[in-house]
Amino acid sequence: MSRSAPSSRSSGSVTLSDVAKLAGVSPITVSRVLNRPELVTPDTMEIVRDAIARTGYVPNMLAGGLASKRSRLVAALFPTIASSMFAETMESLTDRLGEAGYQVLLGLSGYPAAREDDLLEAILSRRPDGILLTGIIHSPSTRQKLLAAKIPVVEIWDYTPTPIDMLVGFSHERVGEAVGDYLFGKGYRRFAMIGGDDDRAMQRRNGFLSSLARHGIEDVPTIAIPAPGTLRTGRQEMARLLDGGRKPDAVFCNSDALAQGVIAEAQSRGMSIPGDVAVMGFGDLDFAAYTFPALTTVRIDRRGIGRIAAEAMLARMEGRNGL
Amino acid sequence: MSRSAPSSRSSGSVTLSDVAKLAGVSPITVSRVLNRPELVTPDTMEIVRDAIARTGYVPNMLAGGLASKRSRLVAALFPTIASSMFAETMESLTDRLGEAGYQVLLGLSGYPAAREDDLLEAILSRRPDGILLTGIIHSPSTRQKLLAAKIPVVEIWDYTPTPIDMLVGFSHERVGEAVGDYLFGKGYRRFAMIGGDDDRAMQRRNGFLSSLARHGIEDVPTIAIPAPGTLRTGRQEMARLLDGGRKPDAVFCNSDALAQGVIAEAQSRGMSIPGDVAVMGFGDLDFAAYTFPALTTVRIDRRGIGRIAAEAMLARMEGRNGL
DNA sequence: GGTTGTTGTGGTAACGCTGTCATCACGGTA
DNA sequence: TACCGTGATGACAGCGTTACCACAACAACC
Repeated sequence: MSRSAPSSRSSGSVTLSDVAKLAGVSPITVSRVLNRPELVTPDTMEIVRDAIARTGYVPNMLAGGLASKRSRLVAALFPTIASSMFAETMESLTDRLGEAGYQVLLGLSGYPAAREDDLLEAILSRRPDGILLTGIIHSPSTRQKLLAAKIPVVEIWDYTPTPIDMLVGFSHERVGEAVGDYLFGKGYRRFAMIGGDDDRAMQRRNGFLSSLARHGIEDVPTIAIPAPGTLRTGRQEMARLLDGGRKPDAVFCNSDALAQGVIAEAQSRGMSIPGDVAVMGFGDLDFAAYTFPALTTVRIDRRGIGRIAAEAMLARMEGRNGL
Repeated sequence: MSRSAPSSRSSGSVTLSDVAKLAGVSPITVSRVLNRPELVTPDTMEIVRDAIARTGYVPNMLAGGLASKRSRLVAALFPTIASSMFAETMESLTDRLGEAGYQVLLGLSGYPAAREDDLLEAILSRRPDGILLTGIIHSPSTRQKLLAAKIPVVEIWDYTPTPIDMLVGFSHERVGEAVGDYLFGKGYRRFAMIGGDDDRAMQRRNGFLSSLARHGIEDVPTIAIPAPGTLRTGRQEMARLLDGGRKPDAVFCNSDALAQGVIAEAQSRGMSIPGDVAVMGFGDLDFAAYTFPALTTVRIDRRGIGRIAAEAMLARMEGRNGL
């Protein structure tokens, strides 16, 4: 029963050649059955398929990627996925790319993106066919590595006129302005803001404040807390605000989790929402409208961003024109 | 300036040999500087490090993995990461494995795990050094593929006396029983349950019902909705329950999102929580205690599961004994 | 001074696959 | 009959790295 002794380095698992031998064809034909079936006659295909099934062959994409220079891997860097903001974007990205035969490697860069550079180095060594980054602020070394890698890059969740390559996002400053205009238009006059301290949160703050300044409102307490904001910190900061003698009639929170905390604190003090104080959230809970009281929030198409980013990247990877 | 023409297949990017040539050493020495620095003299190391920096060399783990049979990749399969339950487990897993030099490939199998088998096939072709699966229910074909792959497998978020390999989780049936006992002990007698229809949710339901049955309570309306449950569906189902003439004094929800929906519906009808109706959640919001009114819930150490799973897998992958 | 480690380095041959080009069989055309 | 084009298959080499073993230099021992 013993076969010719395999090399000492062989893994012992079934290879393309084993399948080829069993099917009575050359290895390259087996490869074509798997990757370019249109080049093979139906008869050959059936024989090979049968041999694959009988051997339990599992392709080795490390070898395939090395030979073809296509890893069919896409890397996605997010600060965190514990917030449903990024988690849903990641999900729709993974779904869409999965349909096209790509898999997604998750990199968590943290807040602030301290590890982004090291992480990128590790990720590039896997030779991904594309990279997705959250945000537009990257270190010079990160930018340089990305350019040197010569692969499609999609930046998401922010806006800049000068992306590295492709961009799917929106302007956080404009969101802040829109919220300021909206709340002012509703008749509110005593504002406060509670938000994270990351780049995008600060941009929303800037937009919010400049909108209010245009309407003649200058004295707006703003609280910056370390990202990511949670219900707990929202509640704490609202307590501090109220204990400090501030009586805002509208609070803009930089995430819906913070907003829920603010509401909880206000309610526990017997304040009515939005009668005594209006609370505005930002984008991370799709069920804001179903809470009681309903939470006004800025709706972001989180899955849409992932889907569009995936399409843009696929277009580029498959030689079409991209975004 | 022109160098000797590279082969038409070469990618043109910097390789280990290029670095070796520049440093005046053999390729294998460069490899050792990167992977086994303890085998190289400080002098050689410095020369090589310098050459690496000057060339901008990025290792190719496809080639390295092929040669060494170690991909330094771990795959993790979750039904979804849009719930903070699995997202946090995924985060702590990624963090811990990242420290040890491994990266994590995310696979989303969906509810129910329809795609698990195909996904696994695609994932195994990347030759991961380990696999993490959510839950203990897998198709025979999945089990067989996992065993054939001969790599460490960790199943999480559930309990069975017969795991495929290693297991980090807890019994959902026992959770259900504990909730039943707890609520009965608090004096509640008219129960209802709203939960997802996935395996684990059903186990919690069974435990809950059998506990109540032991206490002589039989007529418990239970509503199963497609996973994952959301605040919206929780609110809808609570409305149906109340409109149907049921007046439960305690509702066990199979997720905290559902629980929040139930609370919202009750409050919008002027009911007090927990005066008119007590609401019990399950494990996905770590800030349940900070909502108003505070939500009673079953606390699960989501990050702990990821961390322990990572440790167990590392132990096995690095030749230690595992769990 | 010969033998025995020990330490650092290198040569060679894989790892399992695919790009490239060659070959072969076949039918249609001149 | 000779020629050509087309479609299916195969031979060969190479992708960039690491395992394995060999070897040289040097120190330590009796």
